Amino acid sequence: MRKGEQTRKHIILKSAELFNQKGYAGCSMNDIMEATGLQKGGIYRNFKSKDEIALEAFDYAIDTVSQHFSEALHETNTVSEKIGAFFNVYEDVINNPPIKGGCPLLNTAVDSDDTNPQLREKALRVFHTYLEMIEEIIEEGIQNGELKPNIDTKAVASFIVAIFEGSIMASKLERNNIHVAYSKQQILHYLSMLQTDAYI
Amino acid sequence: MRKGEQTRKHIILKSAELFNQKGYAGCSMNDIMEATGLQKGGIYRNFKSKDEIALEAFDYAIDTVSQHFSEALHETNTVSEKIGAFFNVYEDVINNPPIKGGCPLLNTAVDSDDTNPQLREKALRVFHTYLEMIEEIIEEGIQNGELKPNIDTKAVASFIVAIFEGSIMASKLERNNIHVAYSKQQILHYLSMLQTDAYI
DNA sequence: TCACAAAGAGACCATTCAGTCTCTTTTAAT
DNA sequence: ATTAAAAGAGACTGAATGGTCTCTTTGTGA
Repeated sequence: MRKGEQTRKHIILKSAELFNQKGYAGCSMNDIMEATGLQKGGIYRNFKSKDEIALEAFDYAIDTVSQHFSEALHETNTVSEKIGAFFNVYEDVINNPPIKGGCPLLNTAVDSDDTNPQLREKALRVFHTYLEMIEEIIEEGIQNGELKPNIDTKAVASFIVAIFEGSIMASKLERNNIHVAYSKQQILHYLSMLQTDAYI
Repeated sequence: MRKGEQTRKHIILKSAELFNQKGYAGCSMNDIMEATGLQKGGIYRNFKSKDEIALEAFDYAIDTVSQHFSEALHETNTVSEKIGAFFNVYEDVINNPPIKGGCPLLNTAVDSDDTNPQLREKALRVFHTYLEMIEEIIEEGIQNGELKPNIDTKAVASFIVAIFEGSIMASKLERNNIHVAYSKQQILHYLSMLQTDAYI
């Protein structure tokens, strides 16, 4: 790997954490210089603007989280196991988040929805991806007889994503993992009520 | 009312909307000058720093939302009606939010949790207030026989606040009220399953 | 209506901002 | 070891930042 490419990745990695903690406006090029140990020249040789860094950093942050999701989903079978797996990724969001600063979708959505169209667009795509993943899990559960057939898939998927992001917000704010744990427990309880009799 | 006090309130009102949309770092004194139609002198006569404005603006934003909650809760009787009332306040978050920019608790929590200790502290207090409100509603429901007695009150309250904030985030991001509606529908469905037989 | 206090305008300040450019150093292929 | 290209340092720019201060205008109680 070329030296430049290494540096590029290093900048992305460090600034992904920074942007995820401080937001776009709250993170300066100086912050990035400090975090990477590089001067202006080293950074602007690899990126043409702060915007470009932020956009790539968001992609990287999402990739990182997605990898954690993939691993967590390994060898899960039931719908409850799969939904539970998502929460497990953030079960220690305070001390061991998949990426520093918490959930990049949540942070970027709130940060950008009224201010940064490009970032918002990216967050929106990720949101839809997450929705679709959950929808598929639910549909699969219906089809294999695990869940009752009269479920409003889209509504339940939206519900689950909302709970997920909301509980991360709560835990981050209070610096206490309990809210993610509570939400996991409650949504699993809810899902158990949507199971067919054969699965109870 | 003294002229100065009027101006103070005007500044708070306008900057509450700005901070709620753009965040603390994303909102400049220049933005506030434009929004209020005042020059530096007029603003700094009434406030000693941007920080002071932001803190008071947050209080104002929360007060505004709280008033909407109070109104919505008027003449509600059952637990479902009360919880539904909270969601009703944000049912048209896209075109008719209680305050421009969406939920100030959500926005401020995400904006400040890693950056602004004073704002975080304020958001944290509001979060606890909300939790307590929901806990009381649930406990009341248990006591009057509406809800089953074996409910983990704290867990359900945390769950409801998470859903509430998460669904607002989703609707704001997608600019579509449907996610708040979905979450309201689903949480009411869940609550109906926690009702005693007498209430079904 | 007067007089004084309150309110606000806006020039000004140091600092920080994102971004540019040149010149030096490092890398890597030969 | 040589050399050309790639990478990076860091001084510099102009604009924007939060904040100050003085001077003028406006409001208001007597």
